[in-house]
Amino acid sequence: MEFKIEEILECIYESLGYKGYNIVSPSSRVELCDYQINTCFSISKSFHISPTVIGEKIVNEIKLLDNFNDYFKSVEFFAPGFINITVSDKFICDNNMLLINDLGISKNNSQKYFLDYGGANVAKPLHIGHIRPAIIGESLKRILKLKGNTTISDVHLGDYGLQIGEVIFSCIRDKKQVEDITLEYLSIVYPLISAECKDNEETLNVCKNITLELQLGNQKYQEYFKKICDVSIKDIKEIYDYLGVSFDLWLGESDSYDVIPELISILEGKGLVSLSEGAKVINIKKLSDTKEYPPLILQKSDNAYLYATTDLACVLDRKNKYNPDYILYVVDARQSLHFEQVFRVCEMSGISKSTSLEHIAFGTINGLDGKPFKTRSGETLKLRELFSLVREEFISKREENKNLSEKDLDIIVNSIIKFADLQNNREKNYIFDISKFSDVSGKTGPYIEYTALRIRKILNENKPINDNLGSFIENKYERDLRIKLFEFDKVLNNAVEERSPHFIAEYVYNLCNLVNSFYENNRISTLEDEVLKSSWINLLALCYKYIEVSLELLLIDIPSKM
RNA sequence: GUUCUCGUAGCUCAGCUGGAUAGAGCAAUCGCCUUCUAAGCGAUCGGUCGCAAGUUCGAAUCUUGUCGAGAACACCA
Repeated sequence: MEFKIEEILECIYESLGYKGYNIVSPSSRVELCDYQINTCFSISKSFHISPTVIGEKIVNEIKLLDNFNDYFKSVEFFAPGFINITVSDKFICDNNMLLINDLGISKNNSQKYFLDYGGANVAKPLHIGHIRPAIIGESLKRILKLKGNTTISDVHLGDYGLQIGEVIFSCIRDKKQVEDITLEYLSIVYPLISAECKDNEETLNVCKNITLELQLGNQKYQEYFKKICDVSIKDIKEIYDYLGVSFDLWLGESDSYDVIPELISILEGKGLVSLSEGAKVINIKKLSDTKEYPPLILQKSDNAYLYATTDLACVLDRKNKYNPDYILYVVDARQSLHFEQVFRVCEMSGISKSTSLEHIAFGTINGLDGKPFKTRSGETLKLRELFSLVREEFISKREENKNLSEKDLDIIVNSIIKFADLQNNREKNYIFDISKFSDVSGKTGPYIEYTALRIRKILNENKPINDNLGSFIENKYERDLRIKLFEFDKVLNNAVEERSPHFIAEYVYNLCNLVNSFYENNRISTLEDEVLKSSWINLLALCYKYIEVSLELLLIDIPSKM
């Protein structure tokens, strides 16, 4: 909508010689106006004229426009330098088509994004720490697609590091045959061996050696490795399915191993690799650095490869196979140094040339004490446990909830968890409060779903016949709603630029709030004016679409009833 | 120790590239169901944006300092 107003004002700015200052912003004082102009101050600075003089001059020119009343209800100057714009109802109605056609979404980008957002570890079941990358990554993927980009997603399993060596060691020590390995066994054994290795250096060394042997292709270890992956991936897939999170590629660290020789020859060819304490390292310091950067370790002194090596090889592989414009790594903020190291080596060696690498960092999930979340018994909460906790809590809220179908319950549980998470700014840590997560009133997933169901009921009883929104506006509830719909594309742009879905969550909540106000104050069923009735039904049908599309971006479905 | 991130209402969080009187939800108090789902709508209460300087017409937002919390810092991922 802002750009429509800018179009109208362009000739004025041009004639006054203020080209480039024609910027219309959303209103920060909704009770005063719909839109505002704040650029009088910057014009003032450049031209050394008082902002009041400039503002009044612009306002006067706007008022002289031939079709002023078609566009504006009022345009006022406010000291010391604001211009407040209230658009006319006619202008809103004249631009209906903007809303109806593709919900006003401009497909203004068409780039290729590669998203890396799984990071599941095959040695252990998915737990609370895996929820953010999954839903933030999936949400970003959907947002980018809606704006016209192409996306490729990769789960990038953690499948070839020390943790696998540790699990294989346990299997052999427990005399487990390959075919006897089960999910239950894996979930018990990993915490045990992981703890043991922290205390017992001897065991740790054996595990490290198994990891190295595995990487070198040891037949027996490979068999264990494959079985562990099979068992684990089946479970991981089930959980991602439950969350509605999907991937185009199910690759892991192990898939990058074939590329490592090519990687090393490129890096050595550029003269970047040096030996330090027996390990092959790359010095990533720059002259402009103000802080210390440890070198990236390419190959350990025992010849095994590390996380950084596979990540580098992986960049090379993705470049070769897909050549994306961007690679987004949706990974915990605590790994920012790791990515800084990897990205620097990519830049120094040129292997990422013309592809932007971005670490889409997110904060950790903490408990009520502000420390990383643990269950009461001090363990990490598994995702399946989270789902059932929330489900039980939701059912306990109301007697009738027991009668909901399994499918609807799953949809609602998903909405509770996802909306609670995605409404936060992704970069910050946040406190995981199970009672907050399960809350169903206020700013929550169920609130949005409830709103959608209220509208759906009306639409089922009054089928919209056409798209027409009507060429007049009856009251402020209708007006507020219509203005809100124009905002959607801008919200999407923000979400893309900031790589953060919380803009969408904020928007759909506010939209639902307006829809509920409209609902409470405008009763459609008893309306006698058929023209108005039809117009309102169409408006609600349109709002439903906006809610549906927004929710889809947040990986939330609408249940059949609540 | 060095570096990075964060500090906004009792609690949990928004605040878009510096704009006008800093916004939501929860909690608390109150009002609204013979009428399309009250998991709703409306109202009240609640703030020295950690603190102190600086930049400028204007700072929660930018800079510096300071206090507090968290995280990362060479062969784990």
